[in-house]
Amino acid sequence: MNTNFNEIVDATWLSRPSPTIALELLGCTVVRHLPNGEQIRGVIVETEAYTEGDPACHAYRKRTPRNTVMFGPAGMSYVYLIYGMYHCLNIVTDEDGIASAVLIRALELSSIPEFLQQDLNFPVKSDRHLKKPLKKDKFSRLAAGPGKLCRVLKIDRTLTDLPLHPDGPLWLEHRTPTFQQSVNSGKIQFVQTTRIGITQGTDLPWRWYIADCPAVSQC
DNA sequence: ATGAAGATCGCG
DNA sequence: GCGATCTTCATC
Repeated sequence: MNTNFNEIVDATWLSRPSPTIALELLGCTVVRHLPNGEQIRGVIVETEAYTEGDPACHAYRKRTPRNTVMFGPAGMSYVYLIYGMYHCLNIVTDEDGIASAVLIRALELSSIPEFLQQDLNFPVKSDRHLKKPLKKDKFSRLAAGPGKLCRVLKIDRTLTDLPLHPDGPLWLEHRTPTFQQSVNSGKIQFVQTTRIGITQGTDLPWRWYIADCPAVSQC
């Protein structure tokens, strides 16, 4: 019996250091359950880790209203607004009291969301999640970037500080056996590099992505 | 109160 | 390279 398929990622599994989780989340699936019942799924292909003692971490200085969820137990969502117009999705990691999280930087969408099938241009005024219209784009690049994936999955700050569980609007599923076999055989390879888009902590090699994946940001 | 900076993105 | 756009946080 295959008990590993579609296994839910739980808080215990996430209660380890963020660099470890950032690597192991590659190949896992983000599932977004919309209020209308629609489900959007995407495989994680790029991540970054942030943690204690890391000058690029939002929790580096002190605990504030925005970053407080990072100080709590693993398995929670941390969503913030960046540059006044984009949202970023993070997964809170490590033990309670250790401020850390993994930024989800890119997804390979499993299917074209219904609202994108209608028209690859978003209905700007009717969708409050979209500050700007999404231009027509190659399907594989629709969620290639932390801001872009939140647009497609309709993730905003109302989804921060939520437990990642199938009862809610957002959760994670483990790698499929097929994916893991490809990793074991070397067919799928992971690349570790320094993080991007930051001005401090640029020397820490805490960015990971799947090699030769068109959905990874910054090709 | 005030202002500067920011884990982005797409255009030119 | 730059502008859009606005919250957050440090400092005044």
